[in-house]
Amino acid sequence: MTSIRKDSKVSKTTTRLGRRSGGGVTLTDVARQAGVSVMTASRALNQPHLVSDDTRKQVLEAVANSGYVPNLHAAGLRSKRTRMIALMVPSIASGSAFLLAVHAMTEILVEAGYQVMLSERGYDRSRDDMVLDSVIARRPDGIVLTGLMESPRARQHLAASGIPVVETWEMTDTPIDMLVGFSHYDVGVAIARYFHEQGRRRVASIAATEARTAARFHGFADEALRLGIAGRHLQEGSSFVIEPPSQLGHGRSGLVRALEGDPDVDAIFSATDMVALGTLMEAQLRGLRVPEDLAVVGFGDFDFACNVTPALTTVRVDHEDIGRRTASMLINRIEGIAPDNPIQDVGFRLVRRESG
Amino acid sequence: MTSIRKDSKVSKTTTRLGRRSGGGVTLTDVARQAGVSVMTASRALNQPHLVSDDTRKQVLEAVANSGYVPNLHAAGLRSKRTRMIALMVPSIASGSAFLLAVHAMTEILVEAGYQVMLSERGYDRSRDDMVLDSVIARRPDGIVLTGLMESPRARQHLAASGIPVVETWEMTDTPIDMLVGFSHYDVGVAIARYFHEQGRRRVASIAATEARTAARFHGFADEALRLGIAGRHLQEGSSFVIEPPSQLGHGRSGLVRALEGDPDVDAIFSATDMVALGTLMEAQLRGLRVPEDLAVVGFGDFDFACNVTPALTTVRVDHEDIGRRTASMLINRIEGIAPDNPIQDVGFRLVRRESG
DNA sequence: ATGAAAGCGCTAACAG
DNA sequence: CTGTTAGCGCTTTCAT
Repeated sequence: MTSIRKDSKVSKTTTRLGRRSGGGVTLTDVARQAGVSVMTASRALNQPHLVSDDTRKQVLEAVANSGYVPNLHAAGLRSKRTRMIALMVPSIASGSAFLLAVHAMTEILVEAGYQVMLSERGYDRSRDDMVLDSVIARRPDGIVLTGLMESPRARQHLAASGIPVVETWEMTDTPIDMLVGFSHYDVGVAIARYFHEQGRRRVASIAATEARTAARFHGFADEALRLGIAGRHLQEGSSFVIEPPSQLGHGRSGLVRALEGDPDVDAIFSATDMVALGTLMEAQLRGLRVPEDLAVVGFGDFDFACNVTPALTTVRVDHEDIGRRTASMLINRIEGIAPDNPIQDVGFRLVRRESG
Repeated sequence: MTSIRKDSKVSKTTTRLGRRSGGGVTLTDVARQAGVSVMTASRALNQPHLVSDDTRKQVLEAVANSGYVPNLHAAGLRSKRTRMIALMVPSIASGSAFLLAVHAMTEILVEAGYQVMLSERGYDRSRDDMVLDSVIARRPDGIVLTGLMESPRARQHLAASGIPVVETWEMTDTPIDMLVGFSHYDVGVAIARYFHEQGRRRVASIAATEARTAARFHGFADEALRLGIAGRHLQEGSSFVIEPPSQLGHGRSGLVRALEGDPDVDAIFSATDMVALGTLMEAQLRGLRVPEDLAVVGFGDFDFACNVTPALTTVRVDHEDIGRRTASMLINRIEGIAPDNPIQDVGFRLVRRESG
């Protein structure tokens, strides 16, 4: 039987196009070359301690000679473990804070023997169902979501799939499974209080439609109103709403519009550090002194925040911490260990520099 | 037989842990619910025109009711088509130009029914072999590399796998398979000539160790020397070399160092737009007028380039074009259509704004 | 320490 | 238009 199959394969292979010909090195080929059974070859690669030194050497040699690369689809199909973690991010095109967390997480997961598969989730929530199904179709061992998943159908599919899920970068009492995040609303509140303490009396914000940025804005607006330091725009319930991704240009145009309706604004909370940088530049060009005339605070503590002048006051989230906690929760859960606390709040920190 | 298998599966399922229980909806379950054979169910989903309207309706209903999500490992194993394209990028953590191309490409590929799998290749070339093998292990239908692949072993595995490959963002006569890119060396040459035309006479560069940035630097240095406009640093063969990722801070420190050794420098070619922005800010803080006293040119035409003051003169590469060409070459090749020209040069364009 | 048999969930190929 | 049979490449399970 074995020889028949082998022959038929060889003849098929050689009659095919050149490009596709080499793709067919299987574990069976390796095993034959090494003079052992397929099962032994498999063990030599995945549970090396279970085979004799001699056998292992033979197999590894055959692997090297043949250029064998395992087919993880076959392995995953049979073993139900794909050693793959799916990471869903809103977008990779913008330099957003969560990309740093992704980077940290990737290192840990790769270390632990998992491969990460990044998917762009987009900013269009209506596509969540489709995108998620295409992820589940690959049967990852775990899924990390940037943001919450609110679509009922998506939540149901996720739960039904039995795949461990970590939602990140936000806070809720009702995660699908596990959560590592913080409250964006609270960030906004904290900035409003900070401005108040600093003696600012007419504050404004450059917000965005993206859910997390909007949450920060709402916290900021609510608290500013409560403290009586809301500028005209905040009082009227309006802000300068921008579409993601947030760019430097939005910071400039946002400040222009803020000053138009309310020339005495003395503090701006910008959607992200990139937007804040634009605000900073526009202020300087208009001869406003920062922070004396105008305080500018951003969000994210991007790489450049400490390298601009005046250095940017901002909100820092420990991305490495998010990455680390997410990775370890996931790995534990995959190995059957329930997390001590499935909802983890990593908090945030106001980094006071020079701009406000 | 069918009913026996069904029974055993049901009993197994119900005795398992809750979390894993729902994951097991298979096409067999759907077929049974719809009262058709598995094959017909498969056709109803993948080749709907081959089944009757009635059957299709039955199957789709069963899919919706059961929450079935196909297992693409099984499909790929059998059909040899995974409908997955692997994209290897150096890093996602830095706002680099190629991320914009990735975004454009993703849209086209998703449109065409492919899923993209992003892998971080890192800046450490010695890991190429391992990273590549882990990609091949997933048997993508196509691979897109950001940059060239120079490791002999990796090239061999890639060729042997028979997977169509497009190398991007660089130029060479010897691609593994297909190539969509441009010459970074030529970019450097073009900037040197541009500075020369503008009457600049002591030029310098803030370079980086990353291969493509280094290539731009070499083109720039060679041509500047030839034209006799090289500042002292370039004449001495030195530059201000930074490690990736290139940051704003490097632009500031780079200019400081450039002026220290050669106070009369009148033009700087920076590694990326982010670095150029730093150069710009440092120049302004030192009271240097840009572009009168100092010309600053970047690379990448990042989103903010046209929104800073003075607006940044830079080099633009049409990322959408790269994305589009790469995607279509790949899709064609997968469908058996050989590209008219496997090496495509997309060129670049100097975008003249205000900074130089 | 090693091997043989069975089967993961799906689709190619062929038959009706 | 629909069904049957076989098997993708690997690992689980059981036997030796």
